Amino acid sequence: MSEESRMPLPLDLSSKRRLKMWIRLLGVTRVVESHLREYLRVNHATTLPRFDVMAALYRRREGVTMTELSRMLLVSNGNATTVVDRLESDGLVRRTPSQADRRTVHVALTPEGLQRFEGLAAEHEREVSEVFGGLSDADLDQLTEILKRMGQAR
Amino acid sequence: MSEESRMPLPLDLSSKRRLKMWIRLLGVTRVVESHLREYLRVNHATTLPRFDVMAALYRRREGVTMTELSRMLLVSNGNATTVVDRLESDGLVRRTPSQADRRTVHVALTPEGLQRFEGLAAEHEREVSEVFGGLSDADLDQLTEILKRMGQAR
DNA sequence: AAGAAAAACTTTAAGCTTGAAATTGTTTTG
DNA sequence: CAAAACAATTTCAAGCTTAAAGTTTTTCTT
Repeated sequence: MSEESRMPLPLDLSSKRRLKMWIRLLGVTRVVESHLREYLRVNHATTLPRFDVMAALYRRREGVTMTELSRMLLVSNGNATTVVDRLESDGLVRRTPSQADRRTVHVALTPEGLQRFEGLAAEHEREVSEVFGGLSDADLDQLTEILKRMGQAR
Repeated sequence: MSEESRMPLPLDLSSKRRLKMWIRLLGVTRVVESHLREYLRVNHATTLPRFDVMAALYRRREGVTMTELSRMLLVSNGNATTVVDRLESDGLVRRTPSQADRRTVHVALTPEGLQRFEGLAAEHEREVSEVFGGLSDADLDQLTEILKRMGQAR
């Protein structure tokens, strides 16, 4: 709510603790991410960005515009373009020009893309679950709760 | 301890919960990371990889080898090479061939690099602290605890 | 000590990523 | 309605990232 304080906050003990937490968070995320990349590369000859695009298109089966896609994935629009280019040339994704607005393009999985993703997704879920196998249900609850709060705070 | 179960685990409810948690975790990390990238770019005309390298060299003031550096940062050795190349050509970092082992190179901050980093680090800490300002001390404790556990589990 | 294996680092090719500029199309506004 | 503003997408240049191949040096093995 408050729109105050663009002033630099003073550095204190808690700022040090937050920094350490962030470094730890980043470390864990990177390790897991690179494990998943490796997994996709070795076992499925694909990459995380490709997987992410396919997952977004799977969630929105009817198709999305390029702008929607790049917002869903938190990547630049130029980036979305190149990943979709490659998936398209592999026949996993299809671009359809919109009739209503000739600036926009709809992107959707092809039947082949859909089938491919369904296999991939199951394996991916298994792998993620294994990576985080050490976490109890209570951990999961706490973590989810805190992450939600972080997400809101921006 | 247990070296069992290379068998694919069955998918169950908790695997779905772990997956959701991971997606959330990745989302939060990406948002924060891109915020920090933007911050470094706009206010300090630098990038996160450069910052990371300088931070690692600041922690090990006496200098490190290229291999140590790439392990500290969880990046490939080739990647370390190119980032160090650029920092070196900007005069922020110096390579010194080792006398003991002519294969290895020691990398360290130059006096200019050190000075530059000290300014950067303070601002960076402030920024991180602000981003996570919404977290209570209790949140921080819980999160740190869980992240530690994740880090051990690998 | 000679040859094989290992280690440290760089180079290379391919793909990812970004912000900014360019292109094409739509909407607003004077 | 013409011009300006805005919007969706692609292109571009630069930098990041990786795995794999290549170079040079050291260590191990016999």
